[in-house]
Amino acid sequence: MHAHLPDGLADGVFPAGCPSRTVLDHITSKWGVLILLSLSEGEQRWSELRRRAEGISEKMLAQTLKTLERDGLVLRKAQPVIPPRVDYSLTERGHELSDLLVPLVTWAYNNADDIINGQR
Amino acid sequence: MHAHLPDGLADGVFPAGCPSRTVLDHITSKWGVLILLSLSEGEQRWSELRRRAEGISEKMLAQTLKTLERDGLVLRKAQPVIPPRVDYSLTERGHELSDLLVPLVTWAYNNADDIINGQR
DNA sequence: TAAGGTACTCACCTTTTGGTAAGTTATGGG
DNA sequence: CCCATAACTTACCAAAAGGTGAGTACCTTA
Repeated sequence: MHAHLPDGLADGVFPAGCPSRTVLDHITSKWGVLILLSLSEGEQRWSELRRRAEGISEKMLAQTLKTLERDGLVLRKAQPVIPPRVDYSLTERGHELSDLLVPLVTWAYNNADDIINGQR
Repeated sequence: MHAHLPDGLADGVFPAGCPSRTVLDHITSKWGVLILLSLSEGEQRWSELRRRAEGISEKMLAQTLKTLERDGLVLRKAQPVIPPRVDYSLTERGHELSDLLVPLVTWAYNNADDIINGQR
C-alpha cells in the first residue's frame, strides 16, 4: 500500500556519517529546493533565478548554485561576453531529482493553508 | 515528459511570505525528513525514534515532533502509565507526505556515492 | 531506602547559517 | 571620461539552529 524505504535503510536507521545524509541536506535545503524547482522550468540566467527564488540574497544564490553544480545537478554555462552572461540549467541527474521534487512541492502548495490553519 | 509545477507556481516564483514556504521548511528540515521517514515504517516510541534518527538530540527530537504534530502530520498517543509510554505515528496526511518523501530519499540514497565522489 | 526506567523541559553556550553593503571585472555607449 | 551592466566575491555582523548537561515526574522493583 505505502511506499517503502530501500533495503539499506529498511530498519529506518539513517547512519549519521552516511553520504546520503549530506546529499539529502543539499537537496532539501531551503534555497536548493527553490532553485532546482525554478530550473525545472528551463534554462535561466543568474538574475532570473534571483527574481524567481524571491527573497534569496546574492550570497546564498552563489553558494547554493555552487553546491548544486558540484553535485552534478546544475550545469553552468558562462559566455565570455561583457557584461557577463551565464546560463544555468539542470543536468540529467538534476532532472531526475526535480521530477521527484515537483510532486512534493505541489503537495506542500496544495496543503499549506490547511496545515498552517491547523485544519483536518 | 517532465513533471511540472502547479499553476500558482507556474512562473517559478515562490512568494517569500507564502504559507507553502513555511510548510516546505518544516517538511524538508533535516530532522523532519528523518522522523517522517522513520514513522513511515509504522508506529514508534520516543526512544525508538531517537535511536533510528541517528545523531538527533533529545531537544531536537522534541522540537521536531511538536512541529510535525502541530502540522497534523504526526499523531502523539500518550499512555498514562509510569514510566511514561508515548507512541508516535503518521496521520493520514503524514502518510500522503511520506509517500512522496520515500522516493526522494531512495533516490538520494542510491545516488549519494556518485554525487559525493563527483562522478558522471 | 534507594535506584531505575521513560519522556520529556530548561538554561546556557557554541556553531552554523544567512543578511548587508561594498568592491571587482571589462567593455560599450553617451 | 565616466557610468552602467551582469555576475559575482568579500568582510563583517546578526540571527537562528543546535548541542550539553542538568533537572523533573512518578511508580515499580530490589
